[in-house]
Amino acid sequence: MFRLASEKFDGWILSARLKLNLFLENNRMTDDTTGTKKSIRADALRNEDALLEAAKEIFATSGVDAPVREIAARAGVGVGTLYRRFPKRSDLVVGVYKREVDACVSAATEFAQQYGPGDALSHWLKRYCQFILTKKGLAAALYSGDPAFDALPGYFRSNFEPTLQSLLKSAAKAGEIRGDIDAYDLLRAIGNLASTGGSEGAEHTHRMLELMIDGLRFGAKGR
Amino acid sequence: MFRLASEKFDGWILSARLKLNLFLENNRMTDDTTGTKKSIRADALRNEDALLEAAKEIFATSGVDAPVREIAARAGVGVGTLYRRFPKRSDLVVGVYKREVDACVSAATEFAQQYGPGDALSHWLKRYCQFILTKKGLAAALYSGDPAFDALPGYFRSNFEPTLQSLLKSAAKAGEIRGDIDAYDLLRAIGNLASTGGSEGAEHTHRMLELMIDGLRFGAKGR
DNA sequence: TTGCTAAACGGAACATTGTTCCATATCTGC
DNA sequence: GCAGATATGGAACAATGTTCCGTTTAGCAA
Repeated sequence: MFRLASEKFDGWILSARLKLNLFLENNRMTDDTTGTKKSIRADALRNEDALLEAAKEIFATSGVDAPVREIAARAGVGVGTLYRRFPKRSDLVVGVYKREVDACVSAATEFAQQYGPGDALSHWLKRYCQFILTKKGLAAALYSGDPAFDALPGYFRSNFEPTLQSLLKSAAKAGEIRGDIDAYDLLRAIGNLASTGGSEGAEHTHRMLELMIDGLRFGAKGR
Repeated sequence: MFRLASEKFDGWILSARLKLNLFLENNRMTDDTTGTKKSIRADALRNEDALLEAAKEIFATSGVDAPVREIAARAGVGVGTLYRRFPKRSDLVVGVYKREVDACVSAATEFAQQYGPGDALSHWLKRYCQFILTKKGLAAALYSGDPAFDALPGYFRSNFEPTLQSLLKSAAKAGEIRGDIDAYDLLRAIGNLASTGGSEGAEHTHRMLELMIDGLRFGAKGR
């Protein structure tokens, strides 16, 4: 009841991440008893992709409890197809979030190539903030007690922390921001910022984020 | 996402408590346009009580998402009756939790009369712990984003903190425990203890609680 | 006690959503 | 192009939420 969210977030264990990765990777292949690998059909792969995309959009607007039919319909497939690939709702949820985490993480690389260290950091923080803002019902899922979600907080941290760490380091080395900021602290802070308030709070959140970014710049070596 | 539960817990505002109390008190009476008060029918009152009792038991075993029919059946009433009195599920949840908080708080008075200050404290902490342990799904409800639950954390704190404060003070004055313990800290600590682990964790939680109680006693002035 | 009336009741009926199953359609390797 | 394996869609069933209304009952006055 009074448990801290950070407990879940902190409770990362290596095995959890490995399990998650293995589960998701194995989804691409099916190995029969002989040990050989057969690639799954192309249409099946397309549908899986469409489902994840549809679920992402619907989760963002209606939360993770949105009707299964709605997701299947938006993906343009039948409910049977959805159930074959994602037997439990949690499978879909995990799939969607992993996908979005990956997208957010890879955006960091793009930004790093496209902008200077300071701007890359700034852009990525906004991108990360966007990610959090669309996570309606994620907190509730994390607290649902369903063990299926146990691996998620660890997956988030183990992906986001190194990413931000790297951006911070580059920006600090370039003298664009101060160098005494901990990546995990910052991730948590933004998470806290973004999870208060509803839809009208999005703007407020972005203003506060700007403020934080300015705060990072203020203590830079360069000035 | 990374928001602390303590935020909700800390977010107590007087008005929230007042609103909740008014809502619950008004439930007993209906005043018509003339300003006079009419008491509600006795059977209606009985049924409301039966519903809250049934819901309490079922929430504890099946969580707050248990089927409405099941609750109505255990209370021995039709679903229509349930819906008339508690139009939304959150109304039931709030009603049940308020009731249990009240019961837990009034147990403190009993213990204080029945035992010496130190034992009264010890008994009450175990009672409180029991309360937390039966709160399956409460955390999830708190994080569901439903504003109907906004008042709950405040209600908890504004009732439990003074209660424990008083018990601590008495026990400290009697020299049975140390005097530097903050009630809120202790409530949170027990909450954290009790919310990790499932059913098999209940025993573990109680052992850890005993340890804490011994810790309170260790620094007593008297020894 | 009896009769009247408003309040309350119960549960059938309807609505929504989750889940299963299989006849049909599609893909892949040859 | 063919055959077999694979995947599909959506009807059908199940579980649950919600509404509605004919019936019952408590409270009250005579």
